[in-house]
Amino acid sequence: MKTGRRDRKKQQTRQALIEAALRLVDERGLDHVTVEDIADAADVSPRTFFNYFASKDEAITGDLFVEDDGTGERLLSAAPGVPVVEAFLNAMAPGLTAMQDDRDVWFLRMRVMEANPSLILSLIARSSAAENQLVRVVAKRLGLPQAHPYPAVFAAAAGGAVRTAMMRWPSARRPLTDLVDEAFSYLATGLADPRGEQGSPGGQSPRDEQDPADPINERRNEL
Amino acid sequence: MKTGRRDRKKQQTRQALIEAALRLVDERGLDHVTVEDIADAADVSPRTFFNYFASKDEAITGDLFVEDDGTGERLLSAAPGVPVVEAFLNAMAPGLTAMQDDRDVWFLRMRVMEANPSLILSLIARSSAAENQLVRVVAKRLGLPQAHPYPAVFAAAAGGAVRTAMMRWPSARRPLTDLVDEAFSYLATGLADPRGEQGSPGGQSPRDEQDPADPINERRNEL
DNA sequence: GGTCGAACTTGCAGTCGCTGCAAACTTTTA
DNA sequence: TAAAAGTTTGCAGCGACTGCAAGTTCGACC
Repeated sequence: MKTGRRDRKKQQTRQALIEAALRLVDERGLDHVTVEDIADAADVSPRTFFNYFASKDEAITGDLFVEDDGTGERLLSAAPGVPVVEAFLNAMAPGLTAMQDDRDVWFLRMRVMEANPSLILSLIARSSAAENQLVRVVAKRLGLPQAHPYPAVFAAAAGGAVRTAMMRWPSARRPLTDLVDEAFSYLATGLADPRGEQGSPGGQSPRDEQDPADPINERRNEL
Repeated sequence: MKTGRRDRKKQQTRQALIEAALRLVDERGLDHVTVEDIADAADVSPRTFFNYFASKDEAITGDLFVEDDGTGERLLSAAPGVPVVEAFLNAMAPGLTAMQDDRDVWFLRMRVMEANPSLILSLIARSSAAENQLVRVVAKRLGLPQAHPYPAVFAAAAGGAVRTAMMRWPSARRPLTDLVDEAFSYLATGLADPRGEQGSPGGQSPRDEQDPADPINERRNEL
């Protein structure tokens, strides 16, 4: 359905804008890059930039799986017996592997965000839009009323877990899905003390984070 | 230490700005109120507004217990045996009751935010600053390395739970602490299905949300 | 192939959030 | 009462973002 030259050009422009934005902000820092700079680098008018993105930040933080990428549908269509948490993890899997495939761009993104904390806030704000959708979907799946607190808590916690995994991703040198699973394991045990002194250790034990410059541990680069 | 006339006037101006902002935005909607409007209503120059708040949103979303209000210290100084979740709830209690006392302002705030969703995003972004502090404090209390994922997941989930409780507060007509406890009960059970079909129901069972216009249930107004 | 309409780009003009600076003013301190 | 320290204000300016209307490109249909 999207095979015309027009759509191809649109996709190219979009890509060019994203890349220009990431590159420039990486080089100079967020507040030393104007929208005009980005537009120039992508060879379009500044006005056009705003036809693609609602804000400067949006071009940088990316779409993640914020928009409807089918996660909601998959969650709803999971077999009835499957618990919500599990169903959610499964529903998210395709999105996560998509991110894995785009690993280089995402790592750059994360680096840029680390260096410009206001972008992290933008990301959080954006993902909260996705969480709203999740609230509705979870409520629907469980047949709970819209005002029931569970779906909201679920979405907030799940969103937080995913975000946490994302932030750790570049330095953890492990597949994103691993990190997400680990984050959820803490939720699964009711946020019990991870040192196992008193909690009920049902999840896998967390491997210690390795030093970013650690030369040992050759699991790197497998993802 | 803050008893001079100068500090009293500052406090007054701040209050005036907050009230003006809330009132005007409540009346007209966020994008039909400029900073100049707010400053005029509080009878100060627009430039002065920005001496008090870093952004227009900040005057509206409020300080919540974002800034250091002692929560961190209380969490750290809790008895060593106390589990983190419990210690956190205890540490937060004073802040929550402070909000209860300011109930009218907070309800207005929540109404204004509901009506102007971008403000919710601002609130989320702001509270994530508080979550960062929480990450550090939790890591310190548990003696975990900074890079360990548990504190981050904890902070994200806890922050989400608190936020959820806050959003429900105006319509739930129950004390805020109740709502926070309830939200945390879902976390405590590892986000198990709240219908009890398969989860391990350790927490109190959730009372159903009541209709906002429900004339029954006379627990209202006790808080 | 030519023509029409839809989609996309662009410039323009304007509003508003927000900042740095320096001058005026007010409160505190000595 | 004079100096010091803190606060308010105006001004000038940058840059994000928007609506509008004109121009351009592309696709579809005859």
